[in-house]
Amino acid sequence: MVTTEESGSRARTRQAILQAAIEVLSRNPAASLAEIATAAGVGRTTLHRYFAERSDLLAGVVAEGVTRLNRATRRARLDSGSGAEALHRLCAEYFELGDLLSLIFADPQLVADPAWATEVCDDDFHGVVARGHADGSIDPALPSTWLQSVLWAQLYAGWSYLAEHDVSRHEVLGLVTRTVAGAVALRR
Amino acid sequence: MVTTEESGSRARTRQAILQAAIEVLSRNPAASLAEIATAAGVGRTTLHRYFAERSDLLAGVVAEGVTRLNRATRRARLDSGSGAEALHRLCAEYFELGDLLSLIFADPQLVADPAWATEVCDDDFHGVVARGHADGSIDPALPSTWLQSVLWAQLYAGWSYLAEHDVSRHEVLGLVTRTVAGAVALRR
DNA sequence: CCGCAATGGAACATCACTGTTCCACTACGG
DNA sequence: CCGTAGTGGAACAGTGATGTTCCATTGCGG
Repeated sequence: MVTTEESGSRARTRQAILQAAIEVLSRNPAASLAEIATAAGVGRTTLHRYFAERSDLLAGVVAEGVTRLNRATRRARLDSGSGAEALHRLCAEYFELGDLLSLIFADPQLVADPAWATEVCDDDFHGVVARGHADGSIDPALPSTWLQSVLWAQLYAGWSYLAEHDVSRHEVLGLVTRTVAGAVALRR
Repeated sequence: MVTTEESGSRARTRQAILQAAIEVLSRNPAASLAEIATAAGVGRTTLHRYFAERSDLLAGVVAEGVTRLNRATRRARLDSGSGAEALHRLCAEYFELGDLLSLIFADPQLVADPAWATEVCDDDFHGVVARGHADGSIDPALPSTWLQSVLWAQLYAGWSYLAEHDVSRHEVLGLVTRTVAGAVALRR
């Protein structure tokens, strides 16, 4: 660790604020700091103690997002099975990111943050697609960058579908993976 | 017509403002009115003459969006061919909506506008899917509401892909339709 | 040429959000 | 029991967006 450790209390408050920020900003990227503080069950003053300026909070959210995303990618164990199978697992793991998915879509310029480009391991994804192209489980006519767009769009569709319709999380995940699988598969 | 006709000049300015609003808001839903006015090549004062408050402008944008959407739906001639074929044409027509697609995604609460629910003909879409379920061209495991989410998500993916990568409009439309076709098709 | 429609710019009050300071309160360990 | 860390609330000035008013300019038809 380069930075000094925080007390348990501070670390907990910090996480509460980040979590609240993700939830609130995913619904409204222009939300005020007061809204976020309230959602975190914290005074606005306290929020400013942890993140002096709005941009600091946003940077914190990006960092937290990158961390969660990388954890999910690791959990997907992309190096085993066919390309399509790995993609299927990745889909399921990313789906669990929940609000973060909405946030990524609601505020694309957050993803434009330099930290995102440098710390998120896109290469793993492209590797999976290349493997899928080679082993015949992924349509070679669909480039890797396009499939990345498709995957995210589909995940977002699933998450917002979950919010709007009265269906179970599991059921929606089934729809998402089935749809992605169909979109990706080689045509006869 | 219930409302009084406007002079040619006024109608043109009004359209310029609405078009600029769609373009600017699709990139940043929190854009200021000054930005929109500048993009429209119009003074802020003039903008206020056409739309007294911000909410009036947003209502105008929604109305314009509904109009364009309905025109596109009509152009798709949903009543001919198989369900999947009709969906394919709808996809192509909606893709031409361009910025409007981004706007619908960038500001979902705009679509929550009551005018949207009442004036957009969702029934036509559900009819197409039902036909596709019946004629075997659309997987019956995928409900109509879900396919609606999928279609929009895919269109948005295509449009943002176009903005980020150096590919032709036509090429992207090909990717979108191919992907949607695969996602929708019945599994073997 | 006159008058009207349409416009742009300047100036203004208002408002919400922001970032900051200061003070009071609570909890917890020594 | 005392001191400190963590916190919340009130108050404040600065800033930018908003909505309004007023005036000057342009262009076009009668």
